[in-house]
Amino acid sequence: MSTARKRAPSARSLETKAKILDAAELVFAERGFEGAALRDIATLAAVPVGLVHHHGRSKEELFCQTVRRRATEMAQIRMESLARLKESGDLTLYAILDCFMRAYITLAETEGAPWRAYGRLVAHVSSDPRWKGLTEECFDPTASAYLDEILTLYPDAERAAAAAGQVYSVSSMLAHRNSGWRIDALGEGHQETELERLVTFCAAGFEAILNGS
Amino acid sequence: MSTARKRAPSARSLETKAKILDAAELVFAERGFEGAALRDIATLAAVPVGLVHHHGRSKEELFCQTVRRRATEMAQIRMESLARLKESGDLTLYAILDCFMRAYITLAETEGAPWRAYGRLVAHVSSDPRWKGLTEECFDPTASAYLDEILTLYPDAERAAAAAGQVYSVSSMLAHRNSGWRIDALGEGHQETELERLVTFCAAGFEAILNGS
DNA sequence: GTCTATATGTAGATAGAC
DNA sequence: GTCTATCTACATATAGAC
Repeated sequence: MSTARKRAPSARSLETKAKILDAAELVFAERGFEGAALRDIATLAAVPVGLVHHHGRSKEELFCQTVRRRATEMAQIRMESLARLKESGDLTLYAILDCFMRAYITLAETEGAPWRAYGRLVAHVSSDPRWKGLTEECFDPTASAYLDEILTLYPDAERAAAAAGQVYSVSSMLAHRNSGWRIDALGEGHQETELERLVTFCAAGFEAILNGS
Repeated sequence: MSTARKRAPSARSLETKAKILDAAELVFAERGFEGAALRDIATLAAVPVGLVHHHGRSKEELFCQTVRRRATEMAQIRMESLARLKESGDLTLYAILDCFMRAYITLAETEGAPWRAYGRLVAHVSSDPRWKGLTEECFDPTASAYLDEILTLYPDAERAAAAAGQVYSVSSMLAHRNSGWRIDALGEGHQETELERLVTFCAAGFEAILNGS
């Protein structure tokens, strides 16, 4: 068939492609899809512009690939965390949300720029209906798995209520990572924004709407 | 002085400027700052491109003016609502958050496109540090006033904790308005996303972190 | 204030040599 | 796969007639 893959790419090629994706995620995260220029990505990756087109196929494709690469890894980590939590038997709403959030926040706080950029990338993706397809592909499976677990704990709750709680929680988590400057400005001080506080907020809010539905 | 204002603009001029701002808020909301083209704004407003430059001075200035126009009105409404609430004497955390959120959600649900666009505009502004100055000017005074009221109810709470709650709450409110498609997708159904549910979530979460701090 | 014409820069994409 | 050169389109901004 004509759909057969070409022969495996060389090590050099893979390395170049990785460099391009590394640069792309920083630039896309910083400036958004429209604001990012392929030329800046090429410069940061220290490759000619042509190569960015060659590996990315198009700006839109490159953006999707960039998100997909991290999202795949993130989803895997989150599913493993959830599996471990289920084995531990400590299934509470707080524990499930903590599991979901800690998986990312830990990476962002310890693994440096790439994962910090990913948070902003996700914020761009999930605030623009343009990326609806990408969202469904990258985020929905994991979100649904966690949602199911929560609904098991609250069998009388409506799924729609839980879905709202999930979306509010994720947006709070993104604000926690991406809008620390807002919290500092309003709070008149600098703080290690604590993960516990975020999870406490979301768990209490979540429980309130699950019981009330 | 050379800072003296020129003579008052004609009625025609004010009308044109309003048309331009009306168009600008829709285009900026839809496509973000970078993605919006002054040409599209001009087309939508049915004026030549040159006029957009004349009234806006620059793309960045035009963006700020667009946000400022609605933000000023929003801030006034929110401050009046808060004053009325204080007179009523029914000062609870839930009532304060309901007051803050209902002020906007009502406009978005009853006043059509412009106020719905404003929600997305605010999301763009508060997710990009580039607009830090604009944020401080347009949103911080109102946010602080509500924050003070909440801290009066919880005198032992840290201001930093309340600031975090405020930021989480606002981001949840923006998600409520702007990411309804996400809630629908995860909830597998269409719903009148209810304001009560949002306020319940935020009030419960807020209280949990205020008591715990 | 209004509008036309144009200046200037830069974007994404492509063709083709190596 | 890699890289250079170039095509085409459209962006913001300005100068100047009305």
